Amino acid sequence: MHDLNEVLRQGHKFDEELARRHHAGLPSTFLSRTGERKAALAQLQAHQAERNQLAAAIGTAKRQGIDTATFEAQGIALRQTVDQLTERVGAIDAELHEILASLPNSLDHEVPPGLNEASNVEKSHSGQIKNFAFPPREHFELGEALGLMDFTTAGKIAGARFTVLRGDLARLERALGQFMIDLHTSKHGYTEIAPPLLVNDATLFGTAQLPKFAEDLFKTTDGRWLIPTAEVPLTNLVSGEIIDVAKLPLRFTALTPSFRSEAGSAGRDTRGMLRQHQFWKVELVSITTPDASADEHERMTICAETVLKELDLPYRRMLLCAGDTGFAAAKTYDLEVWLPGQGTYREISSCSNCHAFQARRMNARYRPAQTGAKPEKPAFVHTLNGSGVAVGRALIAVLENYQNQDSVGFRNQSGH
RNA sequence: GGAUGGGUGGCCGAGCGGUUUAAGGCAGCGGUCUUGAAAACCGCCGUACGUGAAAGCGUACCGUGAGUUCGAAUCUCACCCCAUCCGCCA
Repeated sequence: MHDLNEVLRQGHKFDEELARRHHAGLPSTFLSRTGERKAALAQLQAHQAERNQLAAAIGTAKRQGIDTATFEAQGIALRQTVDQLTERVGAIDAELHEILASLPNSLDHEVPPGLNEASNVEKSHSGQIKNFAFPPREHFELGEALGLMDFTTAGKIAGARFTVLRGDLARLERALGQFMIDLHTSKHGYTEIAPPLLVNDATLFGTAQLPKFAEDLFKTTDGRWLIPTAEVPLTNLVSGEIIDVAKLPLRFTALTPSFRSEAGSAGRDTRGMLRQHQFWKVELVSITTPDASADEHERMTICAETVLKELDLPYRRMLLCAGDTGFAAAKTYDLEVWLPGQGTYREISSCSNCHAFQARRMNARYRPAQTGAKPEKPAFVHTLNGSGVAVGRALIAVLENYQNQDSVGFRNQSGH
């Protein structure tokens, strides 16, 4: 969410910013409506001041036993005016808030132009792509051949886009998740969190899944929502807070399931467990000051990359272009892992710096270090999130990259 | 799900229709005193918006939202959350 005063201050520059995202820009009435609001608010406050004075005068008069009937008649008239103005200001506020809440974040100046993923820029790559002496198979072929990955039974008990894993494959998925979260807590300084997997409207508004992306989510019968990523509860841990600057950065991680309706992706990746309604993911979230967030973004991406390096999986780091960068993000790196079965790179992690965009929606602030006589004003934190990494996709990558002619052989330090 | 009691500034806590501009305390900041510190004393000490060069002035906010009233932290209703007990439950 953008700050109204900042939007007004930037004027045309703000529309140019939105244009980088191929967004139409602010509605033509926006400026005039803010003007109306300002005028109505000034009037409202003047009348409220009058009302407060009148009420105080009536109180004094009553104590002195003076008749207050004419004062009270004035008060009734005043109340009608105040009510009308309150309604008018409230209506304009709601309108402006709705517009502001629907605008995507401004992009970092480093984000390259482009409409879609074709314009993303490779920043680095790592690991050796194996030459197989046989045509490498896709993960679902391997999994089904092993008898440990079962889409038929999953379809029977849940439907499409679910998987039943059995035996060693169920265990391997669990081991991968545990390995990742242990790495981030013991080596990378993240605090493990076990968050709620169901959250309320305000929480999803805070990280900007609501109001625009409700169709991507599952809603419960009591009005809550299943989290589409642990980014949602982890980032909202600091919603409404004013954090002492000495406590920053805060680094949180969690191993949780993620639930996505995949409403817009009918027909895409329908085979296998690449795109599921439910998948495990290790999430990384950092809360920092504005001056530290760019470095934190690099650090976080390296933390995610370390997972792939430890698993010895080939991957590349992509800087997303303007058209591919998500609604809340100012700048995003995707990590794409090599899948020999598909013969292509696929996203396995996405690390974003959201600047103050989510912080403003959540009202999450920090108190800067005091320099003068008075305490500094609270300022919005910067929030960052990244997958470290998607466990289901890591399982796929391990299967495909470690396959042999007639089996799968994989072993890492954790002994699996 | 039922019953009862609660939600007030960074924290504790008073206030239950009009001198509340939210008492008092703790913590924090500035100062006096001191070689320095502590103690004591004095002052400052929430957030947002509007206005102003600034000091300041104004408005809103006492869990959230509606309502009653000339006037609401205070009264009414609904909801949310917390505590305790009962019921149910992994």
